[in-house]
Order: sequence, then structure tokens, then C-alpha cells
Amino acid sequence: MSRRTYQRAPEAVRRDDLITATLDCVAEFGIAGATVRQIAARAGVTGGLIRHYFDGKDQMMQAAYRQLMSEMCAPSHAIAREEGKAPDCLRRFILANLSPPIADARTISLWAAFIGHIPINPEFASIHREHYLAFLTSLELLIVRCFEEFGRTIDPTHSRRLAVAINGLIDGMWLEGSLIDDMFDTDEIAGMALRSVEHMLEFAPGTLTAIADS
Amino acid sequence: MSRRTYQRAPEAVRRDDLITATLDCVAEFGIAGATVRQIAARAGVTGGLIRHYFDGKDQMMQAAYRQLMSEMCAPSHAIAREEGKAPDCLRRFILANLSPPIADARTISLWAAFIGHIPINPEFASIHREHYLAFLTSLELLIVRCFEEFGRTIDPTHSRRLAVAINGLIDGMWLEGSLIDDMFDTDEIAGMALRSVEHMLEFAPGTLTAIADS
DNA sequence: ATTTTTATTATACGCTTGTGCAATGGGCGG
DNA sequence: CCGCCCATTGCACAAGCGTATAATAAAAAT
Repeated sequence: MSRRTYQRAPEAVRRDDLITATLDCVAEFGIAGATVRQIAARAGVTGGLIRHYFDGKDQMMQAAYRQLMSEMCAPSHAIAREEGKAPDCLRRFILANLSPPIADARTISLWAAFIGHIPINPEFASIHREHYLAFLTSLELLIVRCFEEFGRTIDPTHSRRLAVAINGLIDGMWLEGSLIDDMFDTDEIAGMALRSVEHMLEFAPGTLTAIADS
Repeated sequence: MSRRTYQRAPEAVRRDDLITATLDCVAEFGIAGATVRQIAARAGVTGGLIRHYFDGKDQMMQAAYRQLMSEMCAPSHAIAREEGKAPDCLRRFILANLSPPIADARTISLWAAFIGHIPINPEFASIHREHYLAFLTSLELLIVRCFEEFGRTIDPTHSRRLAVAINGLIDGMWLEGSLIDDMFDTDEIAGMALRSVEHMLEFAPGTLTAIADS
């Protein structure tokens, strides 16, 4: 009988195709709808192939979650490491996390789908923790740089606490703004966040909000 | 053959038992592990009974989500409507949302399990939206009361924006503190949140943090 | 007591799931 | 151009899922 023609691909490419297809399916149908067959179809292969690249569906899901978190955090880390005036970097750091593609329907759908596994599955908890700590550290770095440029001193305990609080603010407003996307527009959410951080860090009004004031 | 003995229960009681069992199973095993049979076993009945009280598993899950959200929001609404000095109410409002039983492993596990349905299922989105807006309104009420007591004026646009930002802060810090529960203790998280809100509302230092200062 | 009602059990059914595995053929080394 | 390797297919399988439904017994009604 006739068998479907196919094309071989390098291991790295196939793995990436499968992970991308996994994320597509999870975003669109949720965790429950992202079955092995759906994912395989999306990737243009048949279901059996998944077990050739991953130990099982669970491990592929973990790989997909790892990639999602990396993609979500990458812009933040890049901005935190840029040269330039620290307050401007902080401003762009906050803005990046409250605008597309971080703050959009697909990303929140993926994040929401995976986060249910964290309290249940230690492997997911570990991935989450790792990225959370790295994000926190980048944010703290930025805060310390701001204080230095302003000639203010800050001890590590204080800077870490500020980072935790501001991280919470960013996460919470990202969640609100993305989950109910028809209530707020990006600029309004971002403006509120910038103003809030200004106050929390005791920056002079306009330090972060110079242009986007309303 | 012998058939298991059983006891009839009033409709309201059985429904509540089933919803409680649903929440227990979801908290412990996640959405995927909360099967009809697991839930029925936890409730002390057999699986078929679920279809006698609910149109299907989906509708029972929605009822469980509704109950979870109501339980999570109830303390906040109660505090917001209490008599007493507004800043103290606001302080207790924030504290309540960052301490057990709101900020604990079981509640975050439930919240995280259900939130994945919001981007996929309009019914879940509607339940979320309804409770989110009510929460926001209670918080805004509290903020306005504080301003009035301090003799400061605030227009509705501004008060709503502050409520959105502070709600984001609370949600985000609740998420951080509960999801990685071994990194922070309740008092530290709550203290940081209170200090942050003080700054955001331009309250005098100590207005909310009089005792819990560090 | 007896009858009626219906909450609950018990079982079966069809479907989908993730996985295991033999067959196949695409593409590279010789 | 051939022959080998292994990436890929195709199918079968057992397990578990939500649901449907007939039988049963608990409790209410008469």
C-alpha cells in the first residue's frame, strides 16, 4: 500500500518543530486539547515520532515550558544588560513586560496553561523557580544601577525587597491587562506601572514617565 | 448480590459535597487528575451521581471555580465594607490577601489549576471577570475613603487607576509568595506590599506600616 | 403497612489517550 | 549506483475517560 512521503530533518530542527507545535496547540486548545496527535499533526509528522525525540509527552511539555519561559524572559535580560542610562533601561524593562509580545493573548494563554502544573509537578516548579530568580536578579541589577546613578545608597536587603515588590507589580499588572484584554490598553497599563515604580523607588516625578504622562 | 448501603442527602448538601470534593481533587492532583471517579470517591459516592446534580463534568468544574473565587474574595469584600478608619481597613485588606488562607499552598494550587481555562473557555472567563471587577471596586472604595479621611481630593479616573495598580501589586506578590513559598515568609511579603502601597498613594511613612516596620 | 418516588448504585459503552513496535523508505557513505 | 542506517510511518493495544441507563433501595407519602 502507499505510504505517505516524508522528509528527514536534523535532530535540532525536528525538536524545535515539535516544541513550537506543542506551544501552538497549548495556546489554542489548552493543555487538555494539546494531545500527541494534535501536536504531531501541527508539526506535520505522525504521533509516533514524538517518542523518538522525547522520553514521553511529559518531557516534551517540560521542554516547551522551558522554551516559553526563556522567550518571555529574554527581552528583559537583554535590556537589563544594555549600556545606557539606568532609569531609561528600567523604563524600557517595564514597558517590554507590559506590551506585546509579552503582554498578548497567546503568551498569557500559554503561561496560564502551564502554571497549573507548578504546584503538582516538581520539574515544572523547578523551571519556574529558575526563571523567576533570574528575572528578579536582572530587575534588582537595574534598580541598583539607578540608585548608583542618582548617588543614593541602597543595601542588598533593601534592593532585593524592592525588586520583589516591583516584580510583583509587573507580574500582576501583566496578568490583569492580558487576561482581560478588552478593558485596558497597553499604554494605560504601562503608564500606571511606570508611575507606581517611580513612587516605590522615590524617584522624582517624570524620571520614568517623562513622555508618557497623561 | 450485595449492593453498597448508602444514605440520601438533601440536594444542597450533596451539591456542596461534590463541589468540595472537586476542589480537593483539583488542589491535590491538578485538573488532569481530577477525574469523575476520583471526585466521586472523595465525596463518598459513585461516579454516576455527578450527572444527577450537574449537566456534566464541565458544569461541575465551573461551579467549583465559582465557589473558589467567592471564598477567595469574601474576606476582602467584608473588610472593605467594615466601619472604622479607612487606612486601617486598607492595611487589613492587603494583609488578608497576603496571608493564609488566601496565600497558601492549597489556594494557589486551585487558582493556578483553573486559570488555564480562562483563555480557552468563555464561561470561565466570565466568572473571572465578574470577581475581578468586584474586587477592584472594593479596593477602589477603600482608596477613596482613605483620601477623604485625609482631606485629599481624587477624581474617579485617578482612583480607578490606583486601584488597578495596587490590585496588580497585591496579585503579583500573592502569586510570587505563594508559588515559591519557601523563599519568603508572610510577614516580609506583607510588609513590602504595605510599604509599596504607602508610596503609591503618597501616604506619610507609617500610615499603613506603623507596627510591622523593619 | 403499603405504595410511590427518586436518589443512588452498578455496569456497560464508545471514544480518546499515550505508548510500543514492526515495517518502510529517505538520504548518506562507499 | 548500491547498500546500509535510522528517522519516520502506520497500526495495534491497554488503560482511562465522561456518559448513558437499568436496577435498586432509602425515605417520603398515603
